[in-house]
Amino acid sequence: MRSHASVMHLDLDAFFASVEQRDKPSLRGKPVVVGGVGGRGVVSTASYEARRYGVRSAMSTREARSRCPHAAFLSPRFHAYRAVSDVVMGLMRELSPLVEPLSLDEAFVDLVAADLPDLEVATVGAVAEELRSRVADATGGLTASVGVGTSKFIAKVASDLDKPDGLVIVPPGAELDLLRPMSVTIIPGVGPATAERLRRAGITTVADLEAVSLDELVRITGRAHGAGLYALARAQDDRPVVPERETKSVSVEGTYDTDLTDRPLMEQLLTRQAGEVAARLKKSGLSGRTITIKVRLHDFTTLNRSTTLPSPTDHAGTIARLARALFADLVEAGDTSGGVRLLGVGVSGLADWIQEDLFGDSLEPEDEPAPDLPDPGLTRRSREGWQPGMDVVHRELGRGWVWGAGRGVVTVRFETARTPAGPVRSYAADDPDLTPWRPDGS
DNA sequence: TCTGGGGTCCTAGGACCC
DNA sequence: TCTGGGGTCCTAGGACCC
Repeated sequence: MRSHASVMHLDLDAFFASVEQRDKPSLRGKPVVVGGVGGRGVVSTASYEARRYGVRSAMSTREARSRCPHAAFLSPRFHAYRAVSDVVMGLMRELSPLVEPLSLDEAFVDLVAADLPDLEVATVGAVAEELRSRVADATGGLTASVGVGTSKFIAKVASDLDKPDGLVIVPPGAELDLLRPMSVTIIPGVGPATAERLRRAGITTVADLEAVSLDELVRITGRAHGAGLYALARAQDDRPVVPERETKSVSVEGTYDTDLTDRPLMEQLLTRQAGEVAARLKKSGLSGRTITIKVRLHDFTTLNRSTTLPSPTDHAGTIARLARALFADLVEAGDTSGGVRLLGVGVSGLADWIQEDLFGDSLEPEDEPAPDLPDPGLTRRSREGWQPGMDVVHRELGRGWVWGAGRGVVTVRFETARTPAGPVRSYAADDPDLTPWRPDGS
């Protein structure tokens, strides 16, 4: 905890809905609900007019419609929100280089890195009001709620105290008086499950939490969580404002209006999602080793299956093939027989380099249909361009595909084994028995 | 016809290595 | 014949956040 209130948290009020009302004057003053409009959609943001009818974020759109049938129900327009967000983040960066966005509509600003005469409450208060006013000017009237305190935790709690269009500064030393009467759910990381466990232990307020020993908290909530709660209950929070964070995973998923049972269709959907993931990886210059599929069944049971390659990939064909193989395992185990409501594909274990960089020249055509048809004009040197997913033929063992490649070694899985977990064989990258497979048999 | 989509972090168990 | 630890990687599931 700092000696001055120098961490600011800014939160744009009812952000998606406010942008819609700004862009469509006929919606101003009326209930607006932004979210999924399909049969299984949920609410992303409700305008304050809609909240009066009990419409909330994360509520099913079906329920929102029944609570507020006359609201305007809109699909999100992310490009518009991103543009507004960029403007607001830019205004904060003019204040301080240390800006940590949490989402399109929220960020922390470290005022220690701002060019201010001092960090007294009056000074940071004036700065915060100035920022709020600039946000409104630059965005066509959007309002922001701002909190300032001695830590991220306090700043975030403060920004929530006077929503919408509010400013709350918690002076140094006032933190515990503020927190103690509040529900434990004010603490980031305390969701429904943790709150229920704490409640069963008789802990409902921050004051209750403060009275519990570290050992007891660890027993109730686990090691990492317990330590975090113990500190936050005492307003101890030294987390820095971090402007850049590394992406850890990239994923695409979709929930379908009716449960799916048609396997070829599901494979097609996974293949398409793999292509979207690959495109996003490439756009970011990323590649990853672990491919994960997510399958949510008709009863909302969620299954994840993953497999890890020896080297990273950003190839649509490779990701798709592995996703389908993982899915095949679930289908063959009978897990999907009751129908599937959601399918997803993700890549994690990201590296900020791609396979091509390791070997110099790449043989792969830029992308789809990718691994199935490598350039026929291979030279010995360029054969180090083996890519995971590429089809190959071994002189004796027949057709297989490249599981991993790197450091002069290529690992091959043969067609007889269908699941990614099965055995593979490794060869020197220039092993003459191994050649790329071509559909004409040449 | 309750329950999105994009993420992050944690836990626990097993494999494997030293 | 009994029986270590620690560390790392991988997989699966779950909680949580906006």
